[in-house]
Amino acid sequence: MVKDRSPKSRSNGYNPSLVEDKWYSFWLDRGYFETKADHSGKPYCITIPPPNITGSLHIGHALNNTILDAMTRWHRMMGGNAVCIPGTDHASIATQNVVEREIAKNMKLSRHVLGREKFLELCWQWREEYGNRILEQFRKLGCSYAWSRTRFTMDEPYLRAIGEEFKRWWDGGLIYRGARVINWCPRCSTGISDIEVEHETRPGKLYTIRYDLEDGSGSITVATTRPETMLGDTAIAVHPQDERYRALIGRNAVLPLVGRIIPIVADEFVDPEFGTGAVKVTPAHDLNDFECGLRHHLPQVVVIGEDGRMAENAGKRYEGLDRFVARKEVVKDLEAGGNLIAIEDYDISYALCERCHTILEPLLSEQWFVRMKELAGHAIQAVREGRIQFYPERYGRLLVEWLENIKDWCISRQLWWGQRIPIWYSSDGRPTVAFSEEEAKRLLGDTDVHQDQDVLDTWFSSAIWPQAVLGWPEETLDMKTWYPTDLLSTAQEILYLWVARMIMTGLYFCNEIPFHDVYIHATVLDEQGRRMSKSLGNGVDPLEMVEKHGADALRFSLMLQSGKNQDIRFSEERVKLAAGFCNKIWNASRFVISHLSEEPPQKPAKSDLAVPDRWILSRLNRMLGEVNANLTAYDMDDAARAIYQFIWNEYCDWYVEMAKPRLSKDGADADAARSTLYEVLETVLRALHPMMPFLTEEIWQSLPGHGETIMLADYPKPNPERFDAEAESAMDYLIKVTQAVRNLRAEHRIPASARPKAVISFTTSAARDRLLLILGWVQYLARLSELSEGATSEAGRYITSPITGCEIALIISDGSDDKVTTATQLMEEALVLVDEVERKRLQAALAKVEGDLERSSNKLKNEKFLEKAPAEVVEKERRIVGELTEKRDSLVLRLNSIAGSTSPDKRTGNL
RNA sequence: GGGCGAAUAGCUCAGUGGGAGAGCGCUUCCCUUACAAGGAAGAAGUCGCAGGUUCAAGUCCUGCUUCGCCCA
Repeated sequence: MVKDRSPKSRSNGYNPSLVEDKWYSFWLDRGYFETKADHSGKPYCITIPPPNITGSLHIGHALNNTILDAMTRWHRMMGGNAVCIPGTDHASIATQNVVEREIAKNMKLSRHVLGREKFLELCWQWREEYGNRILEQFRKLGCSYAWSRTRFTMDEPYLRAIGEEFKRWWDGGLIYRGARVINWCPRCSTGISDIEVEHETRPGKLYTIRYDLEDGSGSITVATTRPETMLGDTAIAVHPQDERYRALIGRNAVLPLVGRIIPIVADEFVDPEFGTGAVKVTPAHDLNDFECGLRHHLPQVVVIGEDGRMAENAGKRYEGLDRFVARKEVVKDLEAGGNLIAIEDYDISYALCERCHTILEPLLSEQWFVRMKELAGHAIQAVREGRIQFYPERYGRLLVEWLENIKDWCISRQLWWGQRIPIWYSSDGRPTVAFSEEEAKRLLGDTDVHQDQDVLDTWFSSAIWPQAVLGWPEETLDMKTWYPTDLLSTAQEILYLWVARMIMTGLYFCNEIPFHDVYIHATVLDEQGRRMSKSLGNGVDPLEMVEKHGADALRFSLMLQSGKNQDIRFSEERVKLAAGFCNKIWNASRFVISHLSEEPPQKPAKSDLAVPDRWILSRLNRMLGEVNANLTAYDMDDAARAIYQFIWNEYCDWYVEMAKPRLSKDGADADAARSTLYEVLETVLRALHPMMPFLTEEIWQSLPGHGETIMLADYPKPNPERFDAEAESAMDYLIKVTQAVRNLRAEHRIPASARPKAVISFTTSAARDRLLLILGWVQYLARLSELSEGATSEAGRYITSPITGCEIALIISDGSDDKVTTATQLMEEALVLVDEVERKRLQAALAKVEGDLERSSNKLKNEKFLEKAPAEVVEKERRIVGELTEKRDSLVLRLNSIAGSTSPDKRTGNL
């Protein structure tokens, strides 16, 4: 027969691209995503991490926003006044980089030539054009966000909030200006904060340099990876306990190439193990050296400028050279002067700019800072007291450790795009906070005022995100209703950068934590376990996944993988798996719907429910219990798995199959099956909706008697009245027996079309009672022509399988005339083969049973086990031994009977 | 350098103290009218290594190895 591969037979698959946009527009048009603070219902609020306006959707966004949307939809369905507020972040440095590149390319201009005002105009233009791209992409994922509330960190109300933030911290004495060594990016021409720095180890060189003592009595050698900075050295430091150098402390050395006289100081920051144990100290170009310099009141000599070239203080010989060119020159000159002792290979840990990967220059510079100690203290307290819960828990501990060692926060950036620091100076340099030139003049009592050139760190604005999007600093109804918000979900590396700061601002400005729960999702890596990056080109485009497999499949596969681990290895195979699941649900639904009329089926009387009905309803409600508990604990993977297994392995594999013969008849039993098929499907769709919004809406809307939208239907809760231990026990047993028969059939290669007779005999009355409730089903599920209860030994020629509590035998021939009665049409020789297969099979089974039996009986022989193990464990072990013994005896008996029934010469020619 | 995570079937991963699991892949059989993007059955694991705790360890403790992430 020619296999039918025509489109007709394959047109039954689920096609997400035909339904997703339709339902998204439907939801949007009906305003289901929006709500108001004064609506009844328990308030539930999420503010999404605002994506960078230069960004486009990556797989990490997809994961996080799937989680956020699922939680929002779940709470909305539970009747909560749930809102998820979206928005975008202006991303100073990233946006400025993008626009600068663009004007360099299109206009061949630098921003400096263009001027600040014109440049900002172009930034705004860029933002208007591209800034909401990523939010559009969230819609493709199905995110049910309150778009009318969308915020941008530079829109008017937000700027006011940031001004308030700055003013209150200024008034509270938390903002100060100071000279510090900061991370300077020569390419971006700005300082950046510690947490925008990337570290990378690369091979480099370690140079050993000799500095002669001033009095000519000897020398001291130091090791450095950056010889060019020696031009800015103002001391040499050794460890105070280091015997080798004790005599030199307090004496002076001569700086080679420069001739400056510098002291040898003792400082505990020196690691005696590193290099020679003596280090050069360059306070203007190294953070440790800077702090050492403060302790010893050393001069700070800046020898590298903001452009990464050697500065005036480096001397005429080097001024204007790039820092890496200068390194070569300095080394050459040191060598010529005989001061270079050695060059060795050495792995150097470089600090790189997160944005452009330029090697950062630690540079002494005037910056604005926020004092962190007090703010961090309150945050630590809030986390320690459990007022904020972390999922997974370990991140709370990590955050506290970080907060305990926090440094002051450098908030000024030498950029143009961003919120300009609201500090104004009088002509004699006195600063004040003001929000207009007029205000500044009034406050400073001066007519000649000017504003600080710098802008604020982007994180300064996002630090107030949860309260600012709710209307703070106004005392809005939104604030009263939804603050503190409920969930903040983000990536691991954002924990310090953002989460910590939101907690600090929330506590300081609102006197209250900003959110109850923090969920840190796993980092999505590629299939080889590498971080996805543009340079590696190993990123996965979520929109491509949506196009190929559907948003529901992508969402569900991400949920399935979102465990408590730190990372996820993303593979498209898993999205395919989820797409297969969508298809399974789709087809099961088609089957169910095809058996329904226009009206939803009437609920049957309880007495009309058959055991399979009672079983699936019991399993459904237990599953719902699990799913609700899992979602509460943010165990989204467990929730997804529970639904997957229920639908596929219980509802589809067993319940739907068993419903088929019932539906072919009329009457109360068919009605019960129809009604149960419907009830379970309708319920499970609601349970699944937060994870798979589109598919569930599409199917739900085609069920008879459906409501307005599944989005606003009740989220199903477990009903303990449906729990039915008796039905579960009977079904479990039925499944076991059925599988045993199917196994027999497969191993003996009995064709699928054959319908052998079978005999079952019970070894315990409990087992009999258990299975008798649904014994008839074995015949249907295992494709038997007849199933009777009786002694297998009287059944003629048969093959058999012992199961706990019973033994079931398939009749191969009726025994009277050796005539084969099954469709296998076995001949005499074939019967011998049957015995051979049977013997092998039974022997393998016996070996396993004997192994298990030995292990279990050894346990029971162990007195300590009997003494110390809990009674129920011992009891269980006894039961196991009983069952195994029974199985073993049955197997032995059966093996002996085969041996007796077949004469050796018939079996093989050799014997 | 500090911290954290992972190591279980060929691959990707569940499994937090009591008879080793799933999906994919593989083997055999099946187009039986919801689904071949499917169904049935099967093979496949000294649970990274070494100690320890316990009546009992994939699971808890210690050390080690390898890979990775975050932070410096």
